[in-house]
Amino acid sequence: MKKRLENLLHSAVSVLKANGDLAPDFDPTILLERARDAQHGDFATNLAMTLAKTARCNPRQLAEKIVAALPHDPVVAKVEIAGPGFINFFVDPKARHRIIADIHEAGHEFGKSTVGAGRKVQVEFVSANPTGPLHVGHGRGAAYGASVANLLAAAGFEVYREYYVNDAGRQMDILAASVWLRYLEECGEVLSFPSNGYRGEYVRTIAWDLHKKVGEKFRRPAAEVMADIPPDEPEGGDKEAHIDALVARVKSLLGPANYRIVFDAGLDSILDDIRQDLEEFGVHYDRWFSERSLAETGAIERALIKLQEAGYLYERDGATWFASSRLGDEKDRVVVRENGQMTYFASDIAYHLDKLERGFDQIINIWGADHHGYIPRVKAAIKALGGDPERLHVLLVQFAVLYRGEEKVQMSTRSGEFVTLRQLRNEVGKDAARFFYVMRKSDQHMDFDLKLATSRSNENPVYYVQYAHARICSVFRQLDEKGWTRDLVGGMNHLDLLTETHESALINTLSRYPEVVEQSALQHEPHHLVHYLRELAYEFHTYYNAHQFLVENAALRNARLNLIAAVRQVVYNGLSLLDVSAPESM
RNA sequence: GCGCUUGUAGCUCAGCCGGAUAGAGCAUCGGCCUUCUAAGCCGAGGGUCGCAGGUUCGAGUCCUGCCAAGCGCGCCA
Repeated sequence: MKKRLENLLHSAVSVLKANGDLAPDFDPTILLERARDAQHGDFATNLAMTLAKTARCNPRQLAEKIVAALPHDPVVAKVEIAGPGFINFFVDPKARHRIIADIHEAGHEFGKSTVGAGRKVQVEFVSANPTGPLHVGHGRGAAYGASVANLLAAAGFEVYREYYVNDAGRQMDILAASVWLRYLEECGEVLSFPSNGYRGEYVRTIAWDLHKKVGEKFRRPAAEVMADIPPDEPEGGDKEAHIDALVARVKSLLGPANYRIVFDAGLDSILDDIRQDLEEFGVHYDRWFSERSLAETGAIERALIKLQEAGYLYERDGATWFASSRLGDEKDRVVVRENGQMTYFASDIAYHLDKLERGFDQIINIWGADHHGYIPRVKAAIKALGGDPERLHVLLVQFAVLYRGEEKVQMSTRSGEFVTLRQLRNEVGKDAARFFYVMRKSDQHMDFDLKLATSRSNENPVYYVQYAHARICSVFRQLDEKGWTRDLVGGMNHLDLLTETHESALINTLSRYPEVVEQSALQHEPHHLVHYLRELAYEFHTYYNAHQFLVENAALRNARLNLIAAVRQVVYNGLSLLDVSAPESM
């Protein structure tokens, strides 16, 4: 409908050009908006006002010329010029009612579009280090990323969902060391656990499992483990030096093969937990991309060679640097450290080279907002590798600030003091958590009050939307109980009986759904869909209270049933995009 | 100090590419269940859109400055 009216305006502009009212080479962008006020019709455009200056004529006169030049179309009931020069369109009721049949015919497909034109887009999200369970901060990225991916798929993109597994690097070594130290405790050794180690209970569980599996095979005397290790922070030392020395000690005492077993015990256990956690959260991936594989297949070296060949690498102070400052970054970045180790950034360059080579039209990275300083260097890397940095879209997610009532909850993965995503799901449920997370714009700070979300979950707005769905299902159950049968065709033939204000409003809102999906997808902003669903639910509830659906008049009854069936379908489709269930009864 | 982001009702937040009288939820107050589920509906109060300039037919929206908050500025990840 919107596109149809836009086309009418385009032809009107062509007519004005031919008449000499507008410069022939001038190509205006036509903006047609939904009217905010029913008095202003269904759609409005400010075209006359934006063109007034170039056309050297006052907006209202120009508006009259545009209206006069509009081709006739039966869907347009009336066109009005209002205010300073708005052109308001009133759509013919019959044409408006058509949406109900459209929704019925399209079913689950209603709202999908082809704007994406099958372009390949990769969405990488969550990608939390597998050093512990996901916490509520990751939950927001998971909910947001999954919803954006769903929306893009609905908008006709070919979507690849990917999780980048940071299964290499110092943090993972610290995890392995933590597992081993807990294992030694399990064996009966007495030692002080490093302040910078992973102290969470899950590490003990992993150690316990490991002990059960391998027995005392990896046991070494505590004295041997701790010999000549620099003191930890509580003893007046440096906690980083302490933990690094411990990691080195673990590696030397166990040897590469056994170290890998301990390392993998931690990695596999945590990664399995994360996978299951996300599955239960309705978040599915096409691929789990291993960082370690980049080193093992030589992909990192290959990426560095490409940078070298492009002339962007140099040596300084014993390290290898990437000259990212020549490509928009504020300073150059180390890719190979003085000690020969690759930095995290080196892996990331290789990963993005891989993404480029896989031929994605769009690469979407969803990161925590604290990583925003990282964007210029990744864009620089893409440029240096010969890719187009415009293809990379980094979407930032602010971590939710947790509160218990008035009290702010401090979180730290290392200390093990955090609320996990699993706890949140258990307490508020998947649906409420998914909905709550994407209610707000992702790059905004969000206050997440656990007390409110857990103890008073009935107030969560997700129930409001779900209730609309359940109520409609209930109406159809009542229909059966009354012994009536729904007459679909008869209802469609009598849609003109839907003349109540509530009905017009609902029909109008239903017709907006495809636009909302498209906008939410292209702007990567699922919260628009959430707001839309709340509005649709509101309009249904208020209609429900104002009018009876199961009336004696069969024509009216079936018309209304078709309307609410359409509402049910759209609520269902919208919630599906958020991976929120649409219950048939509550 | 520099960079990025944000500042809208008591609280949490929307506000489309600059458009018509700035919205919602929660909270507060007052109503509505013998009638399709009251997890609902109807109504009321509540605003210097951080502050000050600028751009123009028109600014919550764009620009500049200031104030405030968050994040980032490692051979960490």
